[in-house]
Amino acid sequence: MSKNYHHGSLRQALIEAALPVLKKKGIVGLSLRELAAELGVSHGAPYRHFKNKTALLEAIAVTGFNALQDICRKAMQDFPDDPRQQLYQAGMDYIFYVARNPEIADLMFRPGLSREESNTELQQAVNSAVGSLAAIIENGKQRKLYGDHQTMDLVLTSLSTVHGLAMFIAGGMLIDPASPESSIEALGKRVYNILLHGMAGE
Amino acid sequence: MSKNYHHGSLRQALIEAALPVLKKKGIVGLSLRELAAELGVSHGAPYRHFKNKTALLEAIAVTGFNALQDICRKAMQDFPDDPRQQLYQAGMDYIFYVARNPEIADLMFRPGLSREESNTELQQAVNSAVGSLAAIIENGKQRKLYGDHQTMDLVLTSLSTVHGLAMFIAGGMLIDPASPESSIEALGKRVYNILLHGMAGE
DNA sequence: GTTATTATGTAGACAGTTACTACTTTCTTG
DNA sequence: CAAGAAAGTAGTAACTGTCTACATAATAAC
Repeated sequence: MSKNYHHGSLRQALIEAALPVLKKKGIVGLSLRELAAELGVSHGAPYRHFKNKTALLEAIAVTGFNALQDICRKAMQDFPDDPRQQLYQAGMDYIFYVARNPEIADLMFRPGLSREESNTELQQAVNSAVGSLAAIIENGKQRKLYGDHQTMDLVLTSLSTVHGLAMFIAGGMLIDPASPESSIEALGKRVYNILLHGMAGE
Repeated sequence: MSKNYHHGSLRQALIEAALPVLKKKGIVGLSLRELAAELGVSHGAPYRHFKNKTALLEAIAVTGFNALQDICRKAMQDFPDDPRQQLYQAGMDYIFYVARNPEIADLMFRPGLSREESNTELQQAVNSAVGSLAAIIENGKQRKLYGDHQTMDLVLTSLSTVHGLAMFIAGGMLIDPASPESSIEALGKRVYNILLHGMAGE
């Protein structure tokens, strides 16, 4: 019997099913068996797609980096002639993405997840996303927008700032998490302004 | 028998014993039973000090925020008349702290850990640490170093940037983790310069 | 089209884990 | 020094990760 002995897309289904669980119960509370049951599949099935629980978490992190890359690319398409707007737009889109999916962002920049063998797929996703951000910075550099700072330094600074800000907003640690979108946008604009023109007086 | 039926400081011992395990095996690989065995104590003992595994992780996060607060206070003491040096020093000290203890920093800004009941002790540690950083910023504001930006915006921006940079260095995601201290310091200096004077050319 | 091969899912088992409960020992303090 | 709180022990139920052997389905080769 079993019209669908094969699930068809169990890998993707596992990733999607894990998200609400992570949001509600965190990494510790996530169980592969529970996911399997929820998807109506035997408890061993997930191991056909993920070597272990950590591998699933890393796969989720990959989706986050892919999203970051998409966001950067879209920003470049939307403002092909305005690298500063590219950067601002990408930053704000990323902040809203993290606000909507904090559990994904939580897994992205984390030394303590694998730490054993380096996950090539994850490393590659990181590199691609960073590359897209670097392209935005390079666009600006070609127009002499960023002084003589090194591209990598600018990438590091902007990515750190945006990701950190996004995590603070998502985690509600420093900011009222009930902030309306408009106030998040206002905060983003102020931080972007500081980032661009410096903490020191203008 | 049992000269030491009571361990004496099991809570602290658990926190310390957890660190190398976290560094080696990550959150998923940490087990309270293993810690108990390692400390020569029964498997139920840890639950006298921590409601569950997550509570232990949060306690470790608290130590991280306490360290951040100490770093800020020390910087203020060391350079009582130079708020910019206070900020730079605190930032670099924090970066080296994270490089030495990535597994602690990994637990600090994490929306997905508790997410159920808010941990008061953790929240308080966050507030204290942020307060110390805000004091450094305020010192600078009183000397008109930071234009008319809001203190909270400056705190958010600098903390995000420094923490993000520290995590990247600790995780070796964007930078060669084998970088000697000197090159980490050089990188920190460049990023601090960008943060202070802006990505845009000076 | 039948047949090998590979991908995917199942069933069972084992060791290890969380977290609870009831009990014992030690420390503290009135 | 006695009473009560704090800390540790022992046992256990339910669950989890992960392995292995097996079954089924999809694919590709012939």
